[in-house]
Amino acid sequence: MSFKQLFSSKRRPQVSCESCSLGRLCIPQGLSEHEVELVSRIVKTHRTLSKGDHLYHSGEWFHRFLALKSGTVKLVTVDGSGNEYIVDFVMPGELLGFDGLSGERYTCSAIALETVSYCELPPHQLERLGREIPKLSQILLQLSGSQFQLGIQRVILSRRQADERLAAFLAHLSERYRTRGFSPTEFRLSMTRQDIGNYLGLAPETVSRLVSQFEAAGLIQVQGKMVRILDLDGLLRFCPQ
Amino acid sequence: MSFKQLFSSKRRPQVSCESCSLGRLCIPQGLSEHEVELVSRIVKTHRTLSKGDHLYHSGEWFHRFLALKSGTVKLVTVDGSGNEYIVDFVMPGELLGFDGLSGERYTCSAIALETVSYCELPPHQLERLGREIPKLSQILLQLSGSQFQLGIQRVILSRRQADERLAAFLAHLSERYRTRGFSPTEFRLSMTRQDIGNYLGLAPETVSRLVSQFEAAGLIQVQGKMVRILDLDGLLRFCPQ
DNA sequence: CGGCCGCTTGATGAGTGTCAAGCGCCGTGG
DNA sequence: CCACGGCGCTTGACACTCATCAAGCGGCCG
Repeated sequence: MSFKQLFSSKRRPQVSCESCSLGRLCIPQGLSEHEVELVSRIVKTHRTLSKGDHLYHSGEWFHRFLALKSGTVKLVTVDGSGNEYIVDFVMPGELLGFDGLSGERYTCSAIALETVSYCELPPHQLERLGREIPKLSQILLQLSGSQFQLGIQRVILSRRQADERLAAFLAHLSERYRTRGFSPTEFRLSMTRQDIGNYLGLAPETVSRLVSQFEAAGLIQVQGKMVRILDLDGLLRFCPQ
Repeated sequence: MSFKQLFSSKRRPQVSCESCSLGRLCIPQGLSEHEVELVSRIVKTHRTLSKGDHLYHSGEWFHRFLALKSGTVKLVTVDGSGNEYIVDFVMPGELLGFDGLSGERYTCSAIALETVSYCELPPHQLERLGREIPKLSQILLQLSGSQFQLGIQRVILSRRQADERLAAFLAHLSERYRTRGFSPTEFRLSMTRQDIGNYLGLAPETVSRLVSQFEAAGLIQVQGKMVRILDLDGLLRFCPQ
């Protein structure tokens, strides 16, 4: 641990969930003020990492949940042949670590796509606190259930045509930015075309072609990583459901 | 409720988890005898349904977990256009209802593929009991985490070639029958080729062709729904990882 | 300013979906 | 018990989507 980190943890011995703007997305949703304070006490100092850094590694012992405060993270798993599979992109207010829940170790690596900051939640203390705050166990179970829902959405998506997948991906991103108070029509893609392709089960070339195609159709406007959505309804018309 | 069911629930006011042969697969894993008894008390009379019956419907209120005792169930979700997507096949000892966890309603329908019997677990009582038995909350969270793992496995599978997918599917089935004390080399497929195709993201024709291909290669032997695995290692050589 | 990596666009082919037709098994009803 | 009907399964022919290979461009970071 660097001197700077020591210093910082001395000045900020605990993170305040009460003042965190992401409360309603993160764990505190539905907890009373007092309960949030109790949770706040077991949250470890929040850290910062740079693009490309690992928040945790696949195979490492599952020893913490992470609550993302800023930046974007990709969740990657690797098969025996070394092929990488992007399982999810994680945005501020969302929890990381569910891939460690079923066994003793993480099955994915969490990698920062840009500078990220996050809080740490030790599962054992969370569990212990859950006995005092039943609602907390419930929230945790519910969040875990949402991960299952995401899996179902992926199943549906993986059966659709390439253009529908990309449209749904962009619409989903837009929606997530909106709920976080950012512009839903203009944002930066923090992942590469290859990452998008990997996530959607498409070759990066296909993603590139479709982006150009959407642009030609007047649905979006693209300059490198910046995206402007011109016709969200048009995009949504592509999407399943 | 029929007279027969009334009668049966009188003779068997509660199901005994203690005597259930699936204990080590189901919830009781890792609980003490006394704890299992407490769980046993909130388990509702176990029911029986026939092929094609719904254990629960998509959109229905999430009011119970189900523990499958015998038979096979398919978990199906439907998109806005009416397309069906098989999310999972559930085997004895496994829990159903995780798709209701994140919201208030089930997002899938659970449909019996053959005669099934199952137990019912009210989530509220399970939750309440979780305060007395912390280990129970932990197990539930862990089981929910396993669902996430299954999702990851599906992601990996969906990126592989058709033959690898089918090989992995058969090998997985074999493994699951083995852990349940059935023959891992000879079993009946309780789902149609169409169901398998839907689950694997393949056309039923493709499944049929691959089955024939595997048979020609001497890996399996098939007669309608009955499968005999002749060369499990050969099948596993197809599988990712 | 230079090099590298990521992005774009084109040409081609493989894998698998789709359409079509025939078979056979199973359950039903006469 | 047998005949019939239907549905699920199999196999073939063809089309189409998308991956792959290849080459050139451009932006970002060192």
